Amino acid sequence: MEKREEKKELTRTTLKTENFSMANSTFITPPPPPTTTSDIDQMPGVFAFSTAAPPPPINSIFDMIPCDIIGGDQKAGSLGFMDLLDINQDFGTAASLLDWFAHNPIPGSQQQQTFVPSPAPTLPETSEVLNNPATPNSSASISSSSNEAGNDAFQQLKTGDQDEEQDHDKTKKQLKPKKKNQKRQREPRFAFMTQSEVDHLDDGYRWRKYGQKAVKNSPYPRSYYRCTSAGCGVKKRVERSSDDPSIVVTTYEGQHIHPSPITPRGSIGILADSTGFGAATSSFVIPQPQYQQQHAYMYNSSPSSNITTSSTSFLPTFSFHQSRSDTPASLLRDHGLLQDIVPFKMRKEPKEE
DNA sequence: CGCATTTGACCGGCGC
DNA sequence: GCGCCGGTCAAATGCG
Repeated sequence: MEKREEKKELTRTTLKTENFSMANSTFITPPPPPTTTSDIDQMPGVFAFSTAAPPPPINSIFDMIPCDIIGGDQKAGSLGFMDLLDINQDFGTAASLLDWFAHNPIPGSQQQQTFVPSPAPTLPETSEVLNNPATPNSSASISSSSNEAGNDAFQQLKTGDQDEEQDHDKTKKQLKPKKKNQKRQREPRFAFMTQSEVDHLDDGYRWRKYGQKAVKNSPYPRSYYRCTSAGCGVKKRVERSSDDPSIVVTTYEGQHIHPSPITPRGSIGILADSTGFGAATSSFVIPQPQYQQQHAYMYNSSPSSNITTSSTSFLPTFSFHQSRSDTPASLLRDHGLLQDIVPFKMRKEPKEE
């Protein structure tokens, strides 16, 4: 009873995102990571893009948070971010992560990711990917983690997990007697942090908000969205960091089974292949719709900071163009990108608090 | 009127 | 077993 009341109270906590002023669109300084440098080094799948690109336009929808914030997942932990960051995987290196990526199309997304599939060492069990989409001046990091779902989740994803998903949705209240001892398998997730004034970033897909919950230890609520496309069970969670309100953590779950309703203009390598794999290009997709453009700028030396803040552009994409057969990491290295991609924290920079 | 959002209630997993 | 909590449902409400 009283508990209920309490809950209600919590649930009622509302966030007025609109209150965040554009004025403070400065690049943030991520909270100190909880891990040691070496920890980070071993952190499966955490790597960052760091570029010397010019600062992003103030009016860009958001600024990506530097990867080291990932180390600060602690705070995110309160946001359920730990969950998101289950980084206890055995991604020993960024390379393995890349390999992993190459073998595991991440949920959703029409964007193209030109990673080269290579013999995957140890496939991460599942797929929680944390990524800080990069912006011109920011860095991006991706982390991955696992849970019991393991590869199965991916298998599902590639095959018929939609069914599962739908089934899941439908059975919820009506036919709740779901397989009891079968743990609900989590969809692969992909998350990233961004610095933004708005919570719900437009990524080119249509989302319907279906819930909002107060987050423990955080004054900010978490919003739940579902892709409105019929049959597409992709979900998205959006929450604001309690430590730094300017940081928005977006988590995608699932894989879009349809192209983005909003096609980014002139997109660089946009793939309509919903499977996530461009057969001919060995590319795979990461659920990050428009961000690609920004990223492209990064490597384009074309300081066209015309990153539209409009609803159609934001999600980052890592444009790693490589030939094939080498490990992504080495390729990156070969192409002189590694330093850009696995810069600071990931590489043994002494970390201080 | 149709669609999106809000929000209280409900459910299931998990830790104690 | 109980309580907490994350996640979801669905009725009510808002909006174009």
